[in-house]
Amino acid sequence: MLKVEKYFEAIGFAGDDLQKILNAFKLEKFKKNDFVVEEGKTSRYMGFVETGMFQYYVIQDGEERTYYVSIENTFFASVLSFISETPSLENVKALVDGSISMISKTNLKMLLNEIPAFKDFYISLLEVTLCGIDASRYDLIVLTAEQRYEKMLKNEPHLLQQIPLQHLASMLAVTPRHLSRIRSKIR
Amino acid sequence: MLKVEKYFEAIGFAGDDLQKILNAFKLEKFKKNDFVVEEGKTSRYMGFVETGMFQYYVIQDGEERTYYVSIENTFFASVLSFISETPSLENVKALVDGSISMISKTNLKMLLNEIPAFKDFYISLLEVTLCGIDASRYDLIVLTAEQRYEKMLKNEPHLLQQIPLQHLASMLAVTPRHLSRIRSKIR
DNA sequence: TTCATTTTTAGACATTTGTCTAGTAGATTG
DNA sequence: CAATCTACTAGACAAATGTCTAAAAATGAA
Repeated sequence: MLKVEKYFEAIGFAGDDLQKILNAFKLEKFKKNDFVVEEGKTSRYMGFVETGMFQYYVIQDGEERTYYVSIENTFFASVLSFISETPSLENVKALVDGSISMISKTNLKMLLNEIPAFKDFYISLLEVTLCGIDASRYDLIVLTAEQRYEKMLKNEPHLLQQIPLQHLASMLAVTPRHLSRIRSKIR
Repeated sequence: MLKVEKYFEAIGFAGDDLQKILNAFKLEKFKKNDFVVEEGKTSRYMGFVETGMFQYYVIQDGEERTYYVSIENTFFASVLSFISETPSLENVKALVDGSISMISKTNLKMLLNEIPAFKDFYISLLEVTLCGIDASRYDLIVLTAEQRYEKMLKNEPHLLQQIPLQHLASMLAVTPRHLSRIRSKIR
């Protein structure tokens, strides 16, 4: 059973509505380093991560600058591109083998029109996402790199176990060299 | 005529619906330095800025760290507090005399339930806000302070004319001292 | 206008963070 | 197993940014 199904069941969808929702999603598999979204191309899908981890990044001066990682049981989207239907500024690729239940913008709109409760779900998804990004932006302005690292250590320990430190470093807006310093200081 | 009325007219509301929407808002006036939201108190209102500018900030080590400024003709909200109904982490205060058309969360819910098109408006407000915050977060991670300043110079010149540099500095996540350096370098 | 207050700039120095480089340890592959 | 690759750490130095302070410039009030 797909995780996306469990998710929609858990928030109260059932019967025909649930079936219609699940039909709108299509499972897609990715090998490590496969691209989900490529810079410059408009991303017409969002999705629900079934397995694996997906790294959002841009290439700058030849280096990857990661600024987000999607993990299992969360929604995935290249927000700006998907919502505003403009070419993506970022790449998204699989950090390990994984799979995403993908839904096209067309299907999303269809569900929004046909299932009233789906609109409420979408509103709350947007609200939760908004809070998350807002909090993260707040941290970037208000906290030091060391405080951000400690917060990640406390709130998202799974990231530290699974994601290469070099990627976490750019999520914290520091270099790998500096993250190493922060870690040795805390130890 | 209030700007909030023009706004809702412009996006296609009219007649009874428009009237119901406008009745849900209540104009509130603020003197310079008045608080709209206080840290620690749950913010149960969002609003539409009619006049003035409103600064979002936290106090840290005795200093104000600004991370956003709302201006005329845009929506205002202490996002996290309003959406999740938790005590606000931030203060919002009037930078100059101004006014906001305020709507309570209760009234917002009422409009969402009673006017189908209002739900679509709210979805698109959330989407636009999400894109804005996402882009801003992207900039904080990917751009240097100097690049962020130049972008502000280009995209939001009104801020530079109206908002004290000390506040812009913290929005750019640098000290006033450093912003001064950036400015003198560009000159 | 004059005085007081706030805002902005900038010098001098300290601290933080980045760059470049190299080395080690662990994983992966043939 | 050896060979290679990748991730992580860290030294040495450079650049960016912060702290503290003072003075000039702009703003507001009497």
